[in-house]
Amino acid sequence: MALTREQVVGSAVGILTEFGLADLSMRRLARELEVQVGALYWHVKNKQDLLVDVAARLLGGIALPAPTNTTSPDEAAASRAAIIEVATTIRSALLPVPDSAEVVQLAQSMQPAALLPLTGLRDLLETAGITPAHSAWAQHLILNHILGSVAAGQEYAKLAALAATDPSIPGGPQLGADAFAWGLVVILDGALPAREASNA
Amino acid sequence: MALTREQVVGSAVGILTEFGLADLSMRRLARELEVQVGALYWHVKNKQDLLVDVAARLLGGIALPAPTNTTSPDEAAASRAAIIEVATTIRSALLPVPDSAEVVQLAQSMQPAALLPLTGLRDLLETAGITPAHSAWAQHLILNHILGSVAAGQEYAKLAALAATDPSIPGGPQLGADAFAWGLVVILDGALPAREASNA
DNA sequence: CAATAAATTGAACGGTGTTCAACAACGGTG
DNA sequence: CACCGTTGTTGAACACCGTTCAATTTATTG
Repeated sequence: MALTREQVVGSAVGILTEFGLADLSMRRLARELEVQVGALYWHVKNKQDLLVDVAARLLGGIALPAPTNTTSPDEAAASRAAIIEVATTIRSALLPVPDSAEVVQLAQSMQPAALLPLTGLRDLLETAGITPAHSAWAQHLILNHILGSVAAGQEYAKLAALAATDPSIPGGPQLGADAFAWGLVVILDGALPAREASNA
Repeated sequence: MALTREQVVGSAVGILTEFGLADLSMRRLARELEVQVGALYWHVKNKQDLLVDVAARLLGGIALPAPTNTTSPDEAAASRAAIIEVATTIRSALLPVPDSAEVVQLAQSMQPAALLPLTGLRDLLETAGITPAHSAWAQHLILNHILGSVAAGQEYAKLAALAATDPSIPGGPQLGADAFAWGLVVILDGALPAREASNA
């Protein structure tokens, strides 16, 4: 049976999850699939192209609440909660995959359309009351917060794992879920129109 | 005259600024300095070590307002303005240097102490009224916003330069400045105690 | 001047992404 | 069945990369 692009991407996700981005080389990937390197380049244009698909698969399994068109106060409040839930879900999905923040950032800069859950986030922001002119900015703000939090969490995990063998390494304070939630609330409080906000 | 670490770092900054991170290899750096590759490793432990210094130099020329200890309402307001100014200055310093966001992020994860302006930012946040428990989180939030904005702006510049066949629009960075300022205000509005807030 | 320390060389090691002619397997058609 | 074009794979090569290290030069100090 011939190799599939899905198999290539799946194997890449596996190596990334288990060993990190440094070990995700085309040769390593080929060895994993019991194939020569050149065969991969029939299914994939280049490594960046592959990583875009890897990022898309990392974010692919995230469920998005269906957006509503009417903007009532109740809808806005519900959307606010949905935003927090989606952002937290994305963070949780990326956290166990080493270097996932790097991969997602690369994919997002190369093919923004490939990351569907993020455009859904933007829809949620608009139903929550943000003007369309600002929703894209807010989406980027939240995404940067997510990726920063993921990267920091993985860096902490790496140092903690390294400190297990070498006790000389201090290991800074964990920037964990509480810091992430705090930042999310800060962004939403600052970006969403308060009850009596006068200016647009 | 013998080579200096400062010369090595300076040349690295030059290559990064002019050609980007992809072209900043140890061999390229050695050629630039008219030296063999091995010589670099007498002045620098490895490439990451070098990049930390590169990031430090990129942020090194940023002036920091002297923090004050007393926390009066006027001081808080002044600090708020100072935060915006420092953040904007950092962004402006990084924007013209390709891949600078990547380099700073790497340096910050490897040696947080090497990036002095950022700790100064944290001091400003505390004098602006943020509790010490939250100031580190807010600092990360702002830094992620800065680096995200820089990366996005450079990606846009790259695409604009790639569309050289079209004499359409040359001015690009201005567009990102609005989004950056907006995000900064959002973060500060959400993180700093509002004017009418009753609880501390 | 001699001896010691500071730098630099030149070459190698094992890796990387990417390309490409040649070759094998397959599906459909005459 | 035999042919053929498409699809897929091989094996080898190209041009790089970061890093190490014995040998060697250069500079400084006693």
